[in-house]
Amino acid sequence: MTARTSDNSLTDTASQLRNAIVRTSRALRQDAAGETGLSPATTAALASIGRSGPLTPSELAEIERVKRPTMTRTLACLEREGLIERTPDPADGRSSLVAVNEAGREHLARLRRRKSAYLARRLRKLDPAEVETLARAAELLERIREDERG
Amino acid sequence: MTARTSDNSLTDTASQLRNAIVRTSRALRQDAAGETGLSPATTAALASIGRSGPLTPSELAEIERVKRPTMTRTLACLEREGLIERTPDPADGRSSLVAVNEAGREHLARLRRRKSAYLARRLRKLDPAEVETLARAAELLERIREDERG
DNA sequence: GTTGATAATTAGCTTAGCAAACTAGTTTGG
DNA sequence: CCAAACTAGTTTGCTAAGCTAATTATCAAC
Repeated sequence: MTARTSDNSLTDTASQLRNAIVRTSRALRQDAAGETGLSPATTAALASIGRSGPLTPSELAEIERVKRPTMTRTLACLEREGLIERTPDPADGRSSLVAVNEAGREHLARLRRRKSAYLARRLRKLDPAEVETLARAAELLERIREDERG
Repeated sequence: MTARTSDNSLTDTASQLRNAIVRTSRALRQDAAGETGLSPATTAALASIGRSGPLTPSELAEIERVKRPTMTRTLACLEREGLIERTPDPADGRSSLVAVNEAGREHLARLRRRKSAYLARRLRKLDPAEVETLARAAELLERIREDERG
C-alpha cells in the first residue's frame, strides 16, 4: 500500500460505495412504496422535522439538501397525509414553521417500532460488528455531506 | 447495551442509514448531472457492462436490480451516447448481447481517473480507517441486498 | 405446426428532482 | 415613509428514472 496505490483504491472504494448506495436507495424506494405508503424522501423529511423541531421550509430544504420547490411538494404531501402542521412564522410573515403533529409522531413511532422495515429486517441477519460498521458508515456519509456546506 | 436495547438500536441504525443513503444518493444525482453528463443509474449500468462483459439486457436488469423496461431505457441512453454496442445473441434470437465499445471504455477510464468525482473527492478527506469502514459498508450493503434474491 | 412461455420493447403512469417565473412580505436608502 | 431591491414560498413546466400492462418476436414442447 503505497501512496500511489492508495489513490486508486480510493476511487475503487468510491465507485463500489456509489453502486451500493444507488442500488440500496432503489431497493428502499420499492420497499417504501409497498409497505408504508410514504416514500423515502417524504419519510426522511418527516424524520427531520421530528428531530429538529419546528422549522421553516427553507431550513428543511437545506437539511435535506433539496431545492425549495422540491420541499414545497414534499411538505404538501405530508400535509395531505395529515402528519404535520404549519403555524405562521412570528418572525417573518412570508414564512411558516412546520412541526410534526400527533398523527405524525405516531407515524414516526410506528416506523421506529417497525421490525419489518427493509434495512432493519436485513440488519438483523448481520453480526453486531457488521451492524456497527454500517452505523459508523452512516455517520461518515452524513459527515462528508456536511463538508459540502460551504 | 443489553439484548433488549439491541433491537432498538437496530432500528435506529436502520433509520440513520436510510437517511444517509437517501441523501447521499440525492447528492450523487446532483453531482452527476453537473459533471459527467451521465446520470448515476446510467453510469452504474455502464460500469456493470464493463465489469461483467457482454450481457443480455435481462441479465443486466437483474444485476442492477431494475425491471427490464427500465434497463431498456438506460441502454437506449447509453447507445445514444455511443458508449455501448449490441450484437445479436447467437443463442437466442429474441435477445442481444451488450458490450462496452471503445468510447465506453474511455469513458470508464476517465471516470476511474476522475479525482473530482463526488465520493472520491470526499473520501480523500477521511483517514484510512474511515475509508476502510465505508468500503466494508459497501460490501455489506451489497450482501444484504443479495439475500433478497429469493 | 400450434400453443404457451419468455426477451425485449412500447406506452402510459408516478415520484422526485430541477430552474424559471410569480406572489407576497421584508428591508433598506433617500 | 415610500419605492426599490431582496427574499420566502409557491406555481409551472421540464426531466430522469422507476414501475405495470400490453405488444411483438422468438423459442420450446408437445
